[in-house]
Amino acid sequence: MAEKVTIATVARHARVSRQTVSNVLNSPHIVRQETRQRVEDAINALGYRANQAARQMRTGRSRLIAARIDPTRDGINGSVLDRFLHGLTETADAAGYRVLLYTATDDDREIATYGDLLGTYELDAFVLVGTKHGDPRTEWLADRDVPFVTFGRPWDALDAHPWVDVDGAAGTAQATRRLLDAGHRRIAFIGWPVGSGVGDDRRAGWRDALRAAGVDPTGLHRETEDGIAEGERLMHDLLATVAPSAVVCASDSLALGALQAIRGVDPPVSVIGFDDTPVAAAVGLTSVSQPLGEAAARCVDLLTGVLDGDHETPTPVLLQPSLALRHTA
Amino acid sequence: MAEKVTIATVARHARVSRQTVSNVLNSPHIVRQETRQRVEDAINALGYRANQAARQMRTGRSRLIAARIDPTRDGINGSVLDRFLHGLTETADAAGYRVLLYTATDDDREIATYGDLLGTYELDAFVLVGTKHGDPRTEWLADRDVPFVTFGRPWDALDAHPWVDVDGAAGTAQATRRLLDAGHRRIAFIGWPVGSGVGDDRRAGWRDALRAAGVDPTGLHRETEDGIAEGERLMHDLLATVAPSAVVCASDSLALGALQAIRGVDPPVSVIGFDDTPVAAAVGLTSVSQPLGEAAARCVDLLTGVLDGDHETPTPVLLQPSLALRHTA
DNA sequence: TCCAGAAACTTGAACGTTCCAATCCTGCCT
DNA sequence: AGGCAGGATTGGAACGTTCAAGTTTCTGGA
Repeated sequence: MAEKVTIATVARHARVSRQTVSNVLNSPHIVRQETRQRVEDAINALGYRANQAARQMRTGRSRLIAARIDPTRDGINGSVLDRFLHGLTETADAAGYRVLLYTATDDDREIATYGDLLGTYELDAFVLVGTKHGDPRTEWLADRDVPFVTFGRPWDALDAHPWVDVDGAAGTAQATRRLLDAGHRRIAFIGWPVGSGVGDDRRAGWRDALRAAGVDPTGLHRETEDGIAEGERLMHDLLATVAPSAVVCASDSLALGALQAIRGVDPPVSVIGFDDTPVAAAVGLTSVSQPLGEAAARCVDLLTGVLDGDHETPTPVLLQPSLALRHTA
Repeated sequence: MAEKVTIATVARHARVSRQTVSNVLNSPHIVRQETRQRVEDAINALGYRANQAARQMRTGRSRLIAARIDPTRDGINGSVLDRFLHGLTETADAAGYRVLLYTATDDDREIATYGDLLGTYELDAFVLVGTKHGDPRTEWLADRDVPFVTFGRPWDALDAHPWVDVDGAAGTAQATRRLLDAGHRRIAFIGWPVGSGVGDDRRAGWRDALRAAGVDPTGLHRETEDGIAEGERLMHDLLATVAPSAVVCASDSLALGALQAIRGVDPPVSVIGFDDTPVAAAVGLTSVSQPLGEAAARCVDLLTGVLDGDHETPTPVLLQPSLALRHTA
């Protein structure tokens, strides 16, 4: 039975003290080159790995980051979270952190979970995906000086915390310009009800791009809750009223509905969705693609910046989306 | 500045020793009712939470379970993992465990990650999703007596470890019987190449259901790699050769391809997919639905069984899928 | 009333690491 | 040669918990 390899084992093997081994690990520069080499050899020979629990007891840092996994909402847009989490895990790993999952059914429970995770596991930071107007979660975390980032900018201008987001307006603007370039003039927009930050942002991109091209957007947009059926309904409405030759949608779900509504219409109506979900790839829907891996990486960057010393408040990051061109536009 | 609340704080407050507090937490039955009440009151009053790192140092148990998050493969079937992970997080939480994510690009790296996670974080167990023929990962874990479960039965009969799986054959059989009941006789099958355990299993369910109904399945099946384009290609082939009136597919991707191939065919060909992905729900595809939440829950059950005492090898679990009826069949 | 035995509770010690303060070198200056 | 500064290294203590082995308190039977 192999003895457990601790820092003491390494120390004995390299004929130095425990503290010197610890120094090789944490502040290599203060150890003489020759000694350091000897210790590193011992570490490799013995396959030593620093015990995180013991380390945590002294330092109070767990090198753990919490991220929430949702109960897959309507589904289509769910895979966004999936890809984001993967990116998070990958980048965090490279930075020496690990990702811990949690779920919650409402804000109160989520906050209770924060308390539990912080108290029991001493989590270092939280990553929140999507925040809403007057979010109690960010407030709770900020009040307690718990490091966190949000993927999604804060829609209340009130409190400024580190965030990473994708420029949705730039995405819909790009989509709209592509349609304009293709000769379209009557370009409609199907989006979410006014008041949702993300929805307003995406609509603004479409509107501004039209205006910049000298096209009046009045009457060309419709709003609804997300969903395929809703997208189909509103597209029928648009066809019957303003007869657009193209449409930009705030989500792939809406776009998919629109696609069903225009089946058989001639000349074909161009459709562009948002999020570049697997479904879009599957049905050949052109869609605005968010750089999710990049977004996750920047989240980790911001957090490690805060955690590993940098005392300055980190700068928010706004990433540019791209257009995944397929055959619907 | 509030002092950190430790077991000693609680002990002082309840006028008992540290150990008694510890006993209230871990073996309440050996503490006198009145004392226990006093301690519990103190715990609540102070908002005490046991520090996991310290606990781990003594017990060697981290109450952490590792699960892998994949770089979202083709996409459509990706959301299966998503839902499974959510279920895992939820059930693990209820059992007092937390889920830690990791990624890896190949088996060697994955095994290296196991070593790291075990050495550094002292993980309690692993959950593997999908194992292949002669999987080096299960072997490595078994050799070191690391507790683990696989979601997906072991296809090598060799070593028996705890597993949870969904009875794919039962799913395709159920789908096939539904089509038979609807009067279909020429029911085709589009699946994966022979040799993939999961694929063979799903094909067997279709074949056996046909035979049981006195229908000869010969010539009615096609095999290919997963993917929409492939599904479309093979469906065209089937239409041109055996002209089936219905088809059962091994995945929603294949089924989606089949749907595209039959567009306009009259009378309409019935299609049933597998996995009940968001895409299936979106396009109204009838599909075999795996009880993913249940599967995750049973994985946790098996693990906690092994971890919390039960010395008997736990029984594998085979769950029954159901049919999500929509309008393609 | 006393005592044995069980139940209830307490007290050091230990888990593996890092912090802190102290000691030991080494080379340089006088 | 002696003293000294500064780098390199060391040993004790502490983080918060549970284990193991104690000590005290209670219970009931003679």
